[in-house]
Amino acid sequence: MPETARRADRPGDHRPGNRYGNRPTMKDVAARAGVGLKTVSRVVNGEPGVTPDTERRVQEAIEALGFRRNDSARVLRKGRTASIGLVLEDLADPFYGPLSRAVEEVARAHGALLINGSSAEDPDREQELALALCARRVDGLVIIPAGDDHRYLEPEIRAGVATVFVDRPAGRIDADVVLSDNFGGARDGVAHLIAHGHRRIGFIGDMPRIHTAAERLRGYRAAMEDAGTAVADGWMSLGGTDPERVRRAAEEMLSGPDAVTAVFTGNNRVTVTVIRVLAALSRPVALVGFDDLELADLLQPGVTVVAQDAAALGRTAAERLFRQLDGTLLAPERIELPTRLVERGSGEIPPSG
Amino acid sequence: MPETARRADRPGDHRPGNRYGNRPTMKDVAARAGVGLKTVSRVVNGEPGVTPDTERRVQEAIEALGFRRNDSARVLRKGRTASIGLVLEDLADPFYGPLSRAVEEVARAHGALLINGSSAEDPDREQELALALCARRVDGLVIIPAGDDHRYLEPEIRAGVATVFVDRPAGRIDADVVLSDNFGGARDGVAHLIAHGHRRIGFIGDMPRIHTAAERLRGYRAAMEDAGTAVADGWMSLGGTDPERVRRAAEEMLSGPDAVTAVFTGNNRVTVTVIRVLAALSRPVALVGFDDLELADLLQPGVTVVAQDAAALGRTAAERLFRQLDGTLLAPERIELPTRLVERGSGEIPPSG
DNA sequence: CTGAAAGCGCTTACAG
DNA sequence: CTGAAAGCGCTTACAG
Repeated sequence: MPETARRADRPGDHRPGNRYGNRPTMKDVAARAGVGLKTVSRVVNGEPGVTPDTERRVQEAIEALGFRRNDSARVLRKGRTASIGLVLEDLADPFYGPLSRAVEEVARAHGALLINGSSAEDPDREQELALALCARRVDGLVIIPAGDDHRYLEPEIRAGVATVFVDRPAGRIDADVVLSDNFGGARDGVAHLIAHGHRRIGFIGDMPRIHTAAERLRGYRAAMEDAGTAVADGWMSLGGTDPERVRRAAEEMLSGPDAVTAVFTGNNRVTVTVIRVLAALSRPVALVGFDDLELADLLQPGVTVVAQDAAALGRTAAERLFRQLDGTLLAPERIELPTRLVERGSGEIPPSG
Repeated sequence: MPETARRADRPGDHRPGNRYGNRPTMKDVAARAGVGLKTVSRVVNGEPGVTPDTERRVQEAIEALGFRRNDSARVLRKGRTASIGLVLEDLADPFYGPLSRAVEEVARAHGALLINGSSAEDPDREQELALALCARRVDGLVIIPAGDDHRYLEPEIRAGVATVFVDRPAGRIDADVVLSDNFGGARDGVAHLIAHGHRRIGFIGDMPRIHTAAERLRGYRAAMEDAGTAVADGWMSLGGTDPERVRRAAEEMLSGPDAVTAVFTGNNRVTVTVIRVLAALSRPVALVGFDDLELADLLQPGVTVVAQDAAALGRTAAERLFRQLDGTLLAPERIELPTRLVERGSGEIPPSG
């Protein structure tokens, strides 16, 4: 049995904690096949210049020993790791699933693996993660920023780490960034409500320090201003996306003499909670939400949304990253992807009262 | 300016494609600080036995050069990479988001990074990915299998790669596996429909070669048998989860003289399509689905589901992986996590007709 | 067609 | 407290 033979070949096998569980190396393969190290390297890498007979002997040794090339050593010598890092907010958020998958597909097409981690919306954790990835010498970094100061990446970028920011722009450094048209999308969504007769429209969004939240609020304001509609202070609420906070905000702007007849929600998590609040209400209130939701079309009424294409964001960013690595890229650029208004019913409800 | 100084220090800087973009190494730091290599290593790793003054000089050199330790070299020497791999079916599937995140959190607690990839339900791609991760010398592997033969991992496991299978068992090798109680969950879900008066109940599931699909079908059969109810052939449909296939299957079992009065769906993707089919129907049909869905409670009626805890699956698997790496683990084990029936309305509809 | 030597950037084991 | 030498498992550049 080859396994037994292999164990017997390696007397040190039973030490605990031995490196890589005592894997065979090219040196072991070379010894067993009776050839030089370089010849093994040639066979393993499919390089030309090995006689069929030699190749066969090497292959046999590889199989008998269960050899698998240590890419981590290879990488040290070659300089590129064929891996990229993705720092996002939360892998569990449905918005980031398609984005990650798209980045992964592009990486795969370029023969690279994807290391990813969640910042949990914490700038320190984002930095920690990004720098840990740099220490592993990923070739590039796709970052959905949690913080707003990325000067900590300057030495890394200068050292050659390709970097693209997605969903939110980089802070205080000049870098490639791929965004959705958050301002335009929100403005269109709110204009849609206005077109359906609403004037008292509320906005509930994420924390204002988050770029997307600020941009969407700006879009809301612009649409209201375009329509010549004054905005009451109580109609705008920015803060955490936890259900309690959002619920309170919604209930507040839905009551009193200035109560809104329509709500624009700033992201998927806010939308979900507001749908729950509206479902418990006796009167119909219009709703348009930023971000699409699975099953949104099956609710009564269907949820009208401003959809962004998460997969396209990821794909675009990753492709740009690899163009940086190819050296075919010039100055940093800001790419903005369009959003799409999807009418499903909730946004077409006329004002009540 | 330190940057300029650094560039000037390194005459080869302008070659294209130079390794790691010509990053400074410990050797560079040592030279600049006028100390030995080992002293730099001590400072970088916070080892004791360096005078404050020496330490300061080294730190200054580190900052001036923008040095960051190359963990990829470190790893080669130390033998452990502090990274684990996760092979799943599709990062974009909402079921795997929380699972990935849970694995990531456990990895993080152990100081490890997560490399993950999607098999796209293709056994060859699963193998390719898993072996690529082994070549990178990940310390361990969490695998949601697409294939049913994992003997290809035997040499890797023997070489010390910790391995845990999740969601579906390993094929033809003895390994740790963490599963949901697919059989029991499906049986309970179908029994729930039976308790509400149904006898003609359909089952629509994923491809039968997928373990979870087979187990859930088994649960369906068991519940029907427990109730002494014969199952017509037309009531069971297994196959791809693409909407067209599922729609056809649903429409078929919902028509004709033997038409079912209730449907049990085998996973989240099937459930979503069946909800759409039922919504277009004039008569009420009961539905219980395996896997929970966001917004399921907001539909009319709410969707009754057999929920599994994706995060718990991931967490349990990752914890077991690190126990293997600690060496505190004995024989491979099969862990089964309970499911939970969540009543929301669709599963409590009485039979019609 | 084949292989010995040097080196990637670190850590280990040892000596001063 | 400090550092020179050897080595992790590969690839590169070169010589035969």
